[in-house]
Amino acid sequence: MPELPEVESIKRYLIAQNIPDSTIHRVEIGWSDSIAAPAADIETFANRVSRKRIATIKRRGKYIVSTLSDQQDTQSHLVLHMGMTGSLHVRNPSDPPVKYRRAAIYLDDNRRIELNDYRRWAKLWALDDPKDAYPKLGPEPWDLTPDEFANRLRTRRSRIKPALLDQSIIAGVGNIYADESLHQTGISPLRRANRISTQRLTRLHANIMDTLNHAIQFISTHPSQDGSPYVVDAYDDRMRITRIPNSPCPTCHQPIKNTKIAGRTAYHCPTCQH
DNA sequence: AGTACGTCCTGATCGC
DNA sequence: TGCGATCAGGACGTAC
Repeated sequence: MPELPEVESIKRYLIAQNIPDSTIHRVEIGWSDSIAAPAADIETFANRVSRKRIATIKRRGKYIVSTLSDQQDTQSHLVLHMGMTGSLHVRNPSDPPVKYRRAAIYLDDNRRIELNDYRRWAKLWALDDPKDAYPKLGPEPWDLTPDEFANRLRTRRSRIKPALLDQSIIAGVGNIYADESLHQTGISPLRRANRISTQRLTRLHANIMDTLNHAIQFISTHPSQDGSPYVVDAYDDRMRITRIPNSPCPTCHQPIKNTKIAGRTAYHCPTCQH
């Protein structure tokens, strides 16, 4: 599932494929629920992005943000969130469509970018201001000092795990990397955020950045067959925690427990994380 | 305000 | 063997 490292890798893939500086010829959207307001219907969306040049591609949290430019150099933005199962694939005319194609962006050089997403949670926005796609999104972990990071969490009374998943507190951390970072820091996901010392929160901050950076490095160097970033289950062979109940803890070899915390599955070692 | 939980969606997996 | 029930999860809406 695309969390920050997967989305960062998708961005790098698009740049490596020289998508910036190409022009969108037309778009095909297969599912109107993919389009977010204000361009809430397919035709409005298509009109807003067609015949625009893709000037830059960036990432913000788990969002891909592309700046578009028209002939008069007026800027607008195409924003994409991959949901849980979304992936992007740059295809040549002779390539068959991806299996669960929800959208296709046709470029002037005859290539196309296809959005593959079998659960249809991916969303597209055509906006003047990209912030309208994520008005409450918090800062990236790298844009916080250790003290700022700790301050954002230590007033929270919720358990630390859902606090890490709250994108308004920190952007980019999802279920998998939250469990990884908490294990690496020796903090139980069940612990209330305001009961964790500043020193431990500082270590958690460093470990989150470390975990995310290692994941970006791994995904970027392990592409899938068509060259797009390896997203689905990419974590299987590089994560500390195997997401199978009672699998051995990498540190103490005691069984890893899975619990539901605020509706999400959390895996943790009751011995190493307290 | 902060926190918790249901909802969307569908392929894979589980249990009878 | 087969079929229905359950699960997974990011972000948002709703409720307390």
